Amino acid sequence: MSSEIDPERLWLTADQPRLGRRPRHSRDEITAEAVALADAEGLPAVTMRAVAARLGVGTMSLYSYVPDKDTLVELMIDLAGGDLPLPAAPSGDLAADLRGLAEVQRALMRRHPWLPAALPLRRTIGPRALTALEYALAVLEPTGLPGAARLEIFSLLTGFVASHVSYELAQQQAVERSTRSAAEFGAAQFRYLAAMAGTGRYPRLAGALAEPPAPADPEATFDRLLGRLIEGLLP
Amino acid sequence: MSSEIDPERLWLTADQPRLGRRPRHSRDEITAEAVALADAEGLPAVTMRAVAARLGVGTMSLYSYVPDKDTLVELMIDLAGGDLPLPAAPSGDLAADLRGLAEVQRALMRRHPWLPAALPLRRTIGPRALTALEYALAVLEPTGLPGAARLEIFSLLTGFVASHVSYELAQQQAVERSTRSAAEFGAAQFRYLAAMAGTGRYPRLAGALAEPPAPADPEATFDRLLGRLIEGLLP
DNA sequence: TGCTATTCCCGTACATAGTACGAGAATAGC
DNA sequence: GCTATTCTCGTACTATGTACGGGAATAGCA
Repeated sequence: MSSEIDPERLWLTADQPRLGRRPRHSRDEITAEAVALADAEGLPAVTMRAVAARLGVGTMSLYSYVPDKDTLVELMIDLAGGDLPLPAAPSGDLAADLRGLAEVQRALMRRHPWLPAALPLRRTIGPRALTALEYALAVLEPTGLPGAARLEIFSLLTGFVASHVSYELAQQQAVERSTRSAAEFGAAQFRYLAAMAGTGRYPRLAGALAEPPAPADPEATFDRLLGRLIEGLLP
Repeated sequence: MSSEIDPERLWLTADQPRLGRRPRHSRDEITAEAVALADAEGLPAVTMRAVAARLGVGTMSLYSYVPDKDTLVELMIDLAGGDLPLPAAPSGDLAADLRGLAEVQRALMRRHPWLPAALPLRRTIGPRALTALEYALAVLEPTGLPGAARLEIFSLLTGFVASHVSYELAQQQAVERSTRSAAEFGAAQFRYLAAMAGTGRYPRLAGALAEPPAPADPEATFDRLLGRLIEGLLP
């Protein structure tokens, strides 16, 4: 855990062994199982033992495919996070292409709810993520911006999507929990905020809480903010 | 670990005990020590044993101040993340105030490098963070936007800062490491990217890498992107 | 001045996590 | 078949979070 990660050894080594016992699984298969587990039960549920159990193999068998757990997480981020259904080439409509990219990223992160929180942990960029980056660079080519600037825009866009999906999911979970039981987390959080507002130290917060609850259409909110962001980012 | 967190019990309980043995420390003192440790050695270095050792107390003594480690992390996020030197009241210049807020947040996150990655883990909003939120709501009051919309803008701004600081720190660390030893991480990452570019599957990436390395003034880059973002977000 | 209830202190011990080690099983090439 | 090589995985060690419980300190009261 918390070890060093060598991008060259991770991504550049072709699997060459033609000798010895044949492996019963593959690195991708193990990574996919870990991703499925994270999707179902969250990232903390991804333990070496749990992944091995799902595959029906001994725990230590995983270590012939993956050097350690940190690396497995790195692989998960690339496998899940790079699974973007992107068009072969940009349409040429800059704003529309960027919007499309963000929409696809949002769908992806909603499918893998652990991803937004995991992204800041990433220590290197895998080949699948590079494919997405390559597409973004192509989309941004008409801007004439230098590579570094285009890269920053992509990074910012991804950060925005991650941040927004985090927010959406938190809202959603609060509702789910409070549905399950009245005295649950969502309600407790609300009672807490109401109590804080009642102290008088947070008058604007009190005001915001007193407003009629907004319709809260996450789709529309995302589209609106995304549009603003794109307008602002492009010269 | 990975337990439930009750915001009411966490933030609303005034420390009432006037009876029994007098505590030798305080919740804030323990949290501050944990923050100092995270600043120096990263969030994974924050273990209950390590924090206790720094305070010169037994490990289990911490549990009279904090119910569990997840809660301690929650406290750390509020203590470190809420330590924003904000003006008493907004100046009235909307764009300038937002920019100032973001600058202060950036300084804060550079001071606590573990914070950007920890923010998505936050499960409730502590009183110090509420103070920052209150300030942001005040700044955004002239927009006339409803509370929910103002909240989203603040969330987006914070996400942007976190994302950008993550990026800055990654760059910076790569440089530091490659200075320490030529065959170190930074160089390995670069060799890896160069190799990927060499495959021909990432032509734009190859082009970006071939460009002369930009001056890379993080300060200026942040200011420029921030300006664009603010322009885009305000009606 | 004790007595008692309450609170803090923390050594011990257990459960769970990652993973080093090494013996055994399977397989390709000779 | 023989051998080198690779995969498989039981055992065991370390690090971590934390339950438990006995003892120490303290405030209020008799």
